[in-house]
Amino acid sequence: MEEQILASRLFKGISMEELRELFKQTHYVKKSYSKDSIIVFQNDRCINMILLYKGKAIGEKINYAGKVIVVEELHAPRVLAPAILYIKDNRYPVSVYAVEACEVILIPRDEFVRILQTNKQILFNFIEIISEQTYFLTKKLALYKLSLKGKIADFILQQREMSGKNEISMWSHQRLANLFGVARPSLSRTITEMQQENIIEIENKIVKIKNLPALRKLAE
Amino acid sequence: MEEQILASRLFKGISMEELRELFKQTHYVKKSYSKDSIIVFQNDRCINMILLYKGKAIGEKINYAGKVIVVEELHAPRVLAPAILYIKDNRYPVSVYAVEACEVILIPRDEFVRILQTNKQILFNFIEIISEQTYFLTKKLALYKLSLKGKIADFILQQREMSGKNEISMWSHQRLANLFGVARPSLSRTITEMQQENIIEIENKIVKIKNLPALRKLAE
DNA sequence: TTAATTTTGTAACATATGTTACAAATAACA
DNA sequence: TGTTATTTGTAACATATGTTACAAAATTAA
Repeated sequence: MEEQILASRLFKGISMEELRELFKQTHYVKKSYSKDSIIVFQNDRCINMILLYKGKAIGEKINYAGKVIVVEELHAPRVLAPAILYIKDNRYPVSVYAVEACEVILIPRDEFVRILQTNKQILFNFIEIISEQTYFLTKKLALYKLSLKGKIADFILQQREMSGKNEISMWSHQRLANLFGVARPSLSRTITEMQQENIIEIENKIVKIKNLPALRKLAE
Repeated sequence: MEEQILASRLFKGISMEELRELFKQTHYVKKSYSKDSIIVFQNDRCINMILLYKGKAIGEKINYAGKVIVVEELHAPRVLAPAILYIKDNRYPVSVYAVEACEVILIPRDEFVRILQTNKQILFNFIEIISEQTYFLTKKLALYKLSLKGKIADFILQQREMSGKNEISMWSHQRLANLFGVARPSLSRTITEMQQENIIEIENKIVKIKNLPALRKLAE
């Protein structure tokens, strides 16, 4: 258990001794959930820092029609809903459901504040986790505003930056369409258009950038 | 100056004495910016907690075509980019530009960590500010996925919940269209459709809900 | 190598939203 | 009250993306 906890982002940089010391001084609860049980209920108030340190769960939302929508996958080790812990409207936006046997640690949020104040590293980690969510969401939101061509352009430019090469290996259309949340034929059509406009060229799953300024403009 | 600082969310719940004591023990820099000067540059690294305590500024983004896009308005008192302060890629996503004379306080982030550890209230406030950004962005993202009818339905349901009444006073189409980021005639058309479908009825700027389940289904 | 499976391109049509333009209705004001 | 400015409804058309269907091409398995 302790190794798994130390592997989490929240406890990154903490030594085993520190962790043990910390846990000695902290009221916490360990809980196990069997497969298919519910770990937190949508709309319940979040008053505990919950660290899923073993197992896999999914976040599900139930809409008015009673239909269940899977929102995200949660793999251990990870903190559930860190951004909900210290806000006024602290109700879980989703239910979390164990898809395999799960184990969690609950620390009451007042207790957890004490930890944050005592331990600089954990404070850092916690702030970083929430901050990166904000960062990630901001990026995602910016992407949403782009047209499909813009999303494709952004993807290609990002791949280019990461690999440092001008030629990017292409994902399957299906995978990309999923990533962008669009229909596969729409993606195919749009890629074809971008080739006709001589912005890119694809051969053997390799993308060649033919008109970098145009690509940048599309990605805003 | 101290009153303005105390009016900020970051220092909410702090007394004047506490603030003075805190500032005595902290290295900070006070800076003034004249109208039209730039407070932070896009892509610069963020290593200071910056509190704008007087004035008004805007966040601007410069795209590849060199065109400037206004991203958000920043009214004092407010912390600039709190979510950028403690993440790896800590570059400002926007430039911040003073639209009137501005005054800010800069606290180096290592110094600021010490404050967070010393003062529970400020720690709470800071975490709350970041967390609410996450929360707000998550909601915004969920809204984005809705169709225009869905956005209208969501708006009406939210107004209903806030007022507790079944009859909601309507905003102007222009204002709503801006809120949703759609064209005004599109909004008008869609509202007309919803009336034809007998989901809502609008008379004298008052919305009456005729079919609540349908409305809820639209808002997911 | 052949057969089976998966991926891709494309056409035809459907739907949602944007754009422009203008007239009708309403509100604000002199 | 009449005049002006603003808001609303609506039509006609443009564009982006979704949906369905199917054949061609590529990949994988036998």
